[in-house]
Amino acid sequence: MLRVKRLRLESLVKGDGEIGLEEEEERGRRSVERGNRERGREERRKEREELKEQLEEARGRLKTLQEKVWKAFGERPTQEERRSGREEDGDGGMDEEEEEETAEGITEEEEEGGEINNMSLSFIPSPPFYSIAKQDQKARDHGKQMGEDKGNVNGGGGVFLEGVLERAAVWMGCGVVRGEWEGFGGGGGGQKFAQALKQELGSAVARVIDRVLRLYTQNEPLPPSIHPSILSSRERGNEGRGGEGVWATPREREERRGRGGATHDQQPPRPNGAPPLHPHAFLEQSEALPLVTRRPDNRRNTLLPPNNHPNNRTHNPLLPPHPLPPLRQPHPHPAFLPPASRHKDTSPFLPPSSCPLPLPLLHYTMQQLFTRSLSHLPPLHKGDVMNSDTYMEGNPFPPQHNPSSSSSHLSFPPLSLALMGGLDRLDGGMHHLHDRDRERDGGMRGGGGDGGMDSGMYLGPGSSQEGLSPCHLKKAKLMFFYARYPSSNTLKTYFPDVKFNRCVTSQLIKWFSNFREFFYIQMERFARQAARDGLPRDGAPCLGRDSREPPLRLGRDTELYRILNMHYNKSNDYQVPDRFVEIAELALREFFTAIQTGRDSDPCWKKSIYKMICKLDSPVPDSFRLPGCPMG
DNA sequence: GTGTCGCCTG
DNA sequence: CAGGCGACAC
Repeated sequence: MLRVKRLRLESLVKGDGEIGLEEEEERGRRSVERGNRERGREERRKEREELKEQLEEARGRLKTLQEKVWKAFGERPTQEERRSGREEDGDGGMDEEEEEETAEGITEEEEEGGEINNMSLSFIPSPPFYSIAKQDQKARDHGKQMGEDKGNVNGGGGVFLEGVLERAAVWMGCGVVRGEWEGFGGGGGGQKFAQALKQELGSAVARVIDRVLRLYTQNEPLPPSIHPSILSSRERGNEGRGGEGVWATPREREERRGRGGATHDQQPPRPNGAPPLHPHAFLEQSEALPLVTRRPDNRRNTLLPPNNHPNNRTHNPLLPPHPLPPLRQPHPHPAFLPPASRHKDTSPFLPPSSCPLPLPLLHYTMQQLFTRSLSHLPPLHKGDVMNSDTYMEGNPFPPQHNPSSSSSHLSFPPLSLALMGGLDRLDGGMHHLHDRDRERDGGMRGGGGDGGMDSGMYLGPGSSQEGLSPCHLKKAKLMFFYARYPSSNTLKTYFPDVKFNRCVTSQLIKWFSNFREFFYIQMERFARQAARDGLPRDGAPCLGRDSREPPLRLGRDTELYRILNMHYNKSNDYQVPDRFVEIAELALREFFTAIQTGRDSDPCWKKSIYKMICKLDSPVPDSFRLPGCPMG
């Protein structure tokens, strides 16, 4: 850059002379001009010498200062540090006059066409930028070029973190963060600085990942998906765009756009119809979709026992496994074994100590990034964990592995956690669980549906994690059987292995809100269906197993029960409490009655039902107080 | 201002 | 399941 600046300066100086020469030739005053040029050359030479002297003097002062610093810190800096020190001196050591001078210089640059400003925004200035700009500006002020001090020419390399700090210092030195930018007609200097710093930190984090992954892969070359397209994208020219990269989190985007703004970078969900990447994915998909969504809604016998339902025979997970139609059975897989067999190696209720590879629920972007990245990585060590497909679907341990015997993975969790924390701090308190903590659908897809992905999601014994894991989600769903409206304190009581903060609490509350929403939707749906289809002349509909049962009973063999069980207890390892069945029945009747009596025309007709449900929370069993999922 | 809720959307 | 939003209570 220095070279470019010099060339420009040279051409400027040279150009001025040439233009003047042409004019003089036109006016026939060559001899006079020749004399002027001679005098000008002499003056410039003198000024150059003066400038040189000033520079040498400044260098001497700087050297003295540096010596003092070295003494104070007891060691001599490396060559790079010396350069940084020189720049820091420019920042912290210069007097007000010099500072003003620099500011004026930038102002002039700005007025001349915003060169400095544009450069600053088009890429992050490397450490020597400040000194170069300053010197260059001085030279310009004197109408000359500096002509030396190539020692300051620096490729701007260096270790990334140092680079970030140095560049941040450069920005500080430019006075941008002190609001001086406004004085330059730029406006919003603080924001620019923050953006630049953010970009730099993001880039640094990407490089950290790159580096760590390299270490983990024992110097094996990274696959293209990691290095070029994800981790190093910024380094390939994205620095100056100020756009939102892979590191942008929803909270960050929210904060960025402000309330009411638009955001167009929704997280890419897994494309509908995309083929399952792993048998577990098939398991998740096939089990997660409520069967009721696959058939018309207006059939009779909504709550008939599954055995009586023509479509349920082959899909009911509560029945012994049946052969599935070819299209739905692409893999012979443990998913279709009885639950006990299915979880033989991946027990969903393993206590934290049995699950050595934690994968907190990262925010979607992070999780997807990790998933993508790691899915392309070879195993950390031969025969070790991190099979890509199992990771993709949230189950870090292929059934054939015994993760507890592995050691190399033990150091991986801190990476993800550290990155989460780091990005959180980077975003200054954004979304977590994801981000700060928070942080995604993709999170769940990548880390946790219940089926088969609930194992190995805890930290080691005695530890707590900031984020929530798929296993926590599973536990929350089971808790829903007892508490539809758990308080924050209740949540804290029953998630002792979670380090609570505002966002984690909000996340858990949001989960229960989602659970309720699903619950109410099913209640209303089945109530409407019963009201529409199942109301005999003699009064109450017979929706249970048979006509001997009371009307609107929610038997354990009804479709509604199956759907609820599927949603909150997918792996079917926990017995649905009778109390929950009663409550669901009650809710069903309330919805039914409201619909029957036409109260549903009131916009607030559900409120009373919600209020009633709210009062039916039961004490959560003590087994939920323990870390991990309760045995049911 | 903050937390929580339900509703809506994807 | 997450995110956005408005409403509401404190």
